[in-house]
Amino acid sequence: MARPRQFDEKNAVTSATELFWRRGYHATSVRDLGDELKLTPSSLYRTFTDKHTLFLRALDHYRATESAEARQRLDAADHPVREVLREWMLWLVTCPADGAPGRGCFVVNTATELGTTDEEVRQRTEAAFEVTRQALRSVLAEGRDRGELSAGLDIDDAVELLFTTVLGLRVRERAGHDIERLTTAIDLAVRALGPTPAEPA
Amino acid sequence: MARPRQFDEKNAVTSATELFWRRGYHATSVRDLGDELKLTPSSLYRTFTDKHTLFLRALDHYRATESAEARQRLDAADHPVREVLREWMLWLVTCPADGAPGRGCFVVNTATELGTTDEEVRQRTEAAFEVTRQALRSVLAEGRDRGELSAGLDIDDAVELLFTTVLGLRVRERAGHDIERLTTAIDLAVRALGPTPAEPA
DNA sequence: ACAATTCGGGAGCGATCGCTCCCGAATTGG
DNA sequence: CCAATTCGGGAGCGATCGCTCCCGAATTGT
Repeated sequence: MARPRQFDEKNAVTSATELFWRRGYHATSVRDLGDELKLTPSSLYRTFTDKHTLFLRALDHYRATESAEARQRLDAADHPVREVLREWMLWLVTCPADGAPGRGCFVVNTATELGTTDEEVRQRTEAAFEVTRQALRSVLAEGRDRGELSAGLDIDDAVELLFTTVLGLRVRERAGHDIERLTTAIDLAVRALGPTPAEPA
Repeated sequence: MARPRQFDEKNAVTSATELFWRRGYHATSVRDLGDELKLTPSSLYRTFTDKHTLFLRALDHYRATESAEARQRLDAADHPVREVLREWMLWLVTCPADGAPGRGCFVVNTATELGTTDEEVRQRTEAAFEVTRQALRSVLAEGRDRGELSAGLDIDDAVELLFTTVLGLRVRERAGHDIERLTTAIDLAVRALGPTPAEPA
């Protein structure tokens, strides 16, 4: 029973996410955010409490959009596991480059900038990491069940390697490394899953 | 022909490096540095010009000490390649944990925090990366020449995978991930180099 | 002894930081 | 219509930012 907002809160969070994503937490000032979101300080603080809370909202928004899309792209595919993984990792290192190369992954950037000092942030980055690992795990399990991977392959082990590789790829995209070199790393990581088992007669 | 410094410039750079390493560039204030290095602002600016220049000095110091030690540990060893690589990567994820866990790698932290925005910083992080890749390359070449690696293995390709894995490991150490999981990733990365060639008769 | 020079220390510069408060305007339910 | 409530906008809070300047003290070559 009062005056409604004149701005879209979701759009604001989206803009804030992009800003935090590119510049990081400490390098992004509240005034920068205000300019980008076209919000006066009073509206910003009334809506989002403070900078830190807005940052958490941005992290949650990123997980709900970018991270969620990554998980979907990995789950949905019903092609051979190796192809799926290869295409997926290639997408990981090219998707942030669309229009804004060198952004890397917001979660990775945040994890390295803030480390484990901020517990609320740590929980979110860790949850995002766990989602990725779980997605890798299910895709590998599916591949093993379809006979595309050796039955002797320890899936949890393979997840650790692939996940670690993904983090490395994200850092390298942020650092502006050539896509060709990243592709090389991706191909070799996929090949590390071992040979395709021979078809039983 | 004037009064000499009463502080050790090298010690100051070392302290500055540790501070920048743990907190990052933007989260470290000149006053924090002054307190840690026991330097008044005037001495600090007279000696190091400004914060940005001191940061570059810190990066150079890190490369000359930590990065150089990493390169040495990889070069010097004359054990089997796989063992060398495994022990080396294990050291990479445990060495920063000595007394100060969760520091990760100063170069990686810097690369992700500042991206490619700061050209002077970018050149230094890229140079550090290239040193690591070169060290990996020579170790792999040595292993191949000793017949420990398949002659069919493309060394440049393997370097890309190992290097990417190393960056991922550094991120995960910073994020506080268990050493056991990192060890798993390391073992699988080494195994990705392929089987040891059969001894020719 | 003597200038010359750089030192450590501290006050404090303008700018920006995260954030608060107050305002008149707008939109609500009764 | 009216009180209630929240809005957008802007001034400005105290604190801290990166940095500068000035000082007397200390160490130099001559």
